[in-house]
Amino acid sequence: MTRRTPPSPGERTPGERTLGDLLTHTARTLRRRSMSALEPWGISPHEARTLRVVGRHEPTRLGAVAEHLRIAPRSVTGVVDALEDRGLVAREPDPDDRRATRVSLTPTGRTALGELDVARAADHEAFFARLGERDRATLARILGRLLEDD
Amino acid sequence: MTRRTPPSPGERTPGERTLGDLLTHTARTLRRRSMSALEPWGISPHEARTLRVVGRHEPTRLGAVAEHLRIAPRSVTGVVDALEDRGLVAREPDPDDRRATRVSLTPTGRTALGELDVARAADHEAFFARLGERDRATLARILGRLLEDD
DNA sequence: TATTGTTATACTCTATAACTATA
DNA sequence: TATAGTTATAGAGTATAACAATA
Repeated sequence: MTRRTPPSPGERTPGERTLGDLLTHTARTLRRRSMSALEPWGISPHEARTLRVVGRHEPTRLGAVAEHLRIAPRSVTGVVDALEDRGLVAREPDPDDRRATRVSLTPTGRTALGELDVARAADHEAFFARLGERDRATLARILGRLLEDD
Repeated sequence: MTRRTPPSPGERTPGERTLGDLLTHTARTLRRRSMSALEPWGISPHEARTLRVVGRHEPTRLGAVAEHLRIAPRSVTGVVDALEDRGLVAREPDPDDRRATRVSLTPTGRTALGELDVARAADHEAFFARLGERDRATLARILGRLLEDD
């Protein structure tokens, strides 16, 4: 039987959409916004995210980047390649383990990261503006909860 | 409001992650879960979502499906093709407008949708379980707010 | 002229598996 | 044997632009 339960106070979601749909659509809307916001730099949201992770942990192993981004090692190769092609990050051999590779920001990458952070902050500000401080904090708490034992 | 400090570039949320990162990661986690949950049916989350939209509005024009899913018309063609190939939906000419095409569920599609709804409900229940009724409602409210004038 | 949907094309993000070079 | 990263390959999801048929 199709789900046609009358709107119960706790469960009703606006627009006949499930929590999952809402989450999916919100994330996609954000991604689209970010793509536009990042257009001047010719960089994708995923690449920008990776640049931030590298900047926060440099010099860092590729495997560590994968963990921070929660993506497969294979996927790191691609995005780091893209960033390296643009001269934003550089690979170097890990002195402690010759199997491993470390990545760091280049001077260009550091400059770009600074600019991107400003742009991202502005864009997030615009997107999350309507929420107000309190709802933002609540949203962060709830999402953090959902990711807890990731 | 006394709180006027603007979120500085690089605003951080718990775990060194921005609200945007949290949203992105949560949505991706859910998508991965859904992919696994839907595996027995050989159907993707996107396809399942489309099937639900069709089921809720059938018979409905392809353009309307695009609006409900908030995707480009071009993208509807692909996903409806996939569903039609599996015999879950059927295209038919719109009697009122010969440019338009309508889609409806097939009997097979209707059965599948019922099963999928149960599976989805179970999976969402598992994913959102740790939140509790109140946080779920709050999350729905906040996300709904972010999508408001979409 | 405007709208409906399709074809053609391409980009972003992600995964698994097999391989290499180390450890 | 196990780990770090790569190559090879694949698939999901989305977009723009040009077009044909119809309004």
